[in-house]
Amino acid sequence: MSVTIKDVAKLANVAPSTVSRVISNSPRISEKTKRKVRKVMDELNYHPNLNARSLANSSTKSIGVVLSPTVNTSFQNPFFAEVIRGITSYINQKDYSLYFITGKNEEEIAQLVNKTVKGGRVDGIILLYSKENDPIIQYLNSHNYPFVLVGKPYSHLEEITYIDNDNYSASREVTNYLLSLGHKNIAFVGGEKNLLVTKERLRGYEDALKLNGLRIIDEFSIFTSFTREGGMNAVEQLLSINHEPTAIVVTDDILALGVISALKNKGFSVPEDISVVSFNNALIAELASPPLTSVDINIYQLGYEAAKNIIYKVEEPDGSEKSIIVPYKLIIRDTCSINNVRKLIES
Amino acid sequence: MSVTIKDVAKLANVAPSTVSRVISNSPRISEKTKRKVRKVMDELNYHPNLNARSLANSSTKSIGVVLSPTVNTSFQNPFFAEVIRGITSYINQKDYSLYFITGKNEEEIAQLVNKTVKGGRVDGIILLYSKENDPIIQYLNSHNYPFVLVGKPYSHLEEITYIDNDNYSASREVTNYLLSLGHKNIAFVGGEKNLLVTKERLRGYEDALKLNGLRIIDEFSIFTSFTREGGMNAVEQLLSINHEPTAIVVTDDILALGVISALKNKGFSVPEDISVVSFNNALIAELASPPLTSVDINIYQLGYEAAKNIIYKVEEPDGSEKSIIVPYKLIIRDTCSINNVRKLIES
DNA sequence: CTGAAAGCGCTAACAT
DNA sequence: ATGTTAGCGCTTTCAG
Repeated sequence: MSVTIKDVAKLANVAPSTVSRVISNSPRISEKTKRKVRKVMDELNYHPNLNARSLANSSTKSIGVVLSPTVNTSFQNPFFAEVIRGITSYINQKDYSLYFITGKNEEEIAQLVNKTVKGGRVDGIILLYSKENDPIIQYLNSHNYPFVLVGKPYSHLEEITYIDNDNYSASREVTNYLLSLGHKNIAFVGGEKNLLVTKERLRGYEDALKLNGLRIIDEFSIFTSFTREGGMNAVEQLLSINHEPTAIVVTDDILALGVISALKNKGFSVPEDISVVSFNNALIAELASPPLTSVDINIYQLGYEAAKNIIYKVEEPDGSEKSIIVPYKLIIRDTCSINNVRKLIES
Repeated sequence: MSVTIKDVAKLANVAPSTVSRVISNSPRISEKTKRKVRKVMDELNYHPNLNARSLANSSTKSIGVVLSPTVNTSFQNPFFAEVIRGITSYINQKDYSLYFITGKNEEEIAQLVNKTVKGGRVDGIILLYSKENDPIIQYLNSHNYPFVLVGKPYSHLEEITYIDNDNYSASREVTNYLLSLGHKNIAFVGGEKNLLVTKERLRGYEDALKLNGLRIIDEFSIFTSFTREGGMNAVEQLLSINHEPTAIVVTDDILALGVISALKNKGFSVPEDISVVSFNNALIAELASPPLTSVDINIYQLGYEAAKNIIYKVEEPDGSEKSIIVPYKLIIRDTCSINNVRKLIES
């Protein structure tokens, strides 16, 4: 039904193998016959059957992208759209394609990954999340299957290739920024505590305080879900203690939106009463009112580098791939201000 | 290297074809041997080579999703993330996989589609945009290749299966809502004029006005790009005419955010001075402040139905698939208010 | 520089 | 109910 390599061969008066060699642009074919064959391919609008190709040389030229089980919430988060934009950009350029792998829960995803890997559907995998004790990472790692992680692995740091920001430093820098504005009572609102990003950013926040001779107050660190509601709940908790903060480090823009909205409801204005810094610098950070001061973590580049890395790994199995740290940048907008003097004196 | 059907056959003491039949759960195999074979498959952790499978029965069990060339901007728009969530949900359930097709420009995408289709990488395609005179639609349609469109096709309405809202009615309803609040000077801000959504929503808006005996003022309809800046520019244009509106119908949430922000800059408050309704009800509509009154177009369901349709089409080529209209719902939040009397009298 | 032929892993007649 | 066998469309030795 479809036009095959044989049809081209016949019309061009060569053997199928010659056509195959022309497709892969083998140097052992004369320019003349290459031209001849290419002309016929054009005429017939021939395109190689990719399945046959993959079968014959066990390489699919496609990469699988695995999304976290909590697609429901996370997909709403612009982070994912942006990483994928970065990924496709590189992938297209290298003539690879993208497979999407996701599911309702961890189990379903694990099954799909197994099926996809064993089934030879893809040549490598990009993992878009990083979790404590993740079975999929363990699976891929133990099978020695090419994959890269966007985020930092929980263990086997040396064995696993990952693409990440220096979240510890970013968080320290952000906290120092608040300190430089005169804040002393700084709280921290992060996502789920078993996520590595959360841990790293918490560490940066705490070290910044310590190194400035400030005490760490346990009640000032709240961990919640990565949603607007999460942010609102965090504020409830923060305000239920007698000692209220004048600034908050929040690890995600949407979370920050929740925080700010809850603060408003409670009669606090941002940044006049309480300053807020967040992370990710998603589109909404810019669109929000007031626009959020947020750490731009270069999501696009995170994706781009992940794609670059996995393709390198696939094409050079013996290459020395190394993990990559993507730079971040604090974007100052309108949610932080100098701590007002009255409060400074009180504390 | 990998475990194949032959390994399983040998260990289970049956012929390869028997194993193949067990995989496809053929009724012509006894329960006893099925159990025996399945046990061996489990032991060996066997998974069929999907490329070989696809080659042998020319069916890939995967669906391609084509994203608009303007991924840059559109992918930022939560619409796409949400459709894809709907699509994957159904697709996984039917044991299909998802291929991503996108590119820098129309040409690149067209090439990728051609390669993917001719290469037999997918069994069907979902198009996530609908444009006037789109070459890809024409290509797929003329090749009689199974595809569905999310959005309304520009022509060949009868031949093409599409999943869409009734944008005309939604827009009429929204405009009527503003009329019922006492507004008479209602403007319209839409995306690019050659998009069908824009046309349909414009038609609904105009008909609502006409049927209420109001005149249509040309300067009150602005067409711009689907971005925040687009919305801001639209306001510039609207306010440059002497006759200013008391309400605006905006065809997208992000666009609306731009409109509202520009209005604020000009000293108008929303909804006190000017009411705004928008479409799509993306997450940001809820997060914005003030939260947007917006038409929920059920983006998730749009994706879900698209997946359902394309798989049906692929599996029953002679089935009578029909286009589907997904219901919408006006979600009233805080950006519309009753037209204040002073202005009513003035006009 | 090009051709002939075997084989990638699976399916689907056709046989029994 | 199960085995035999011939492909699916391409790549890749091996010959020449």
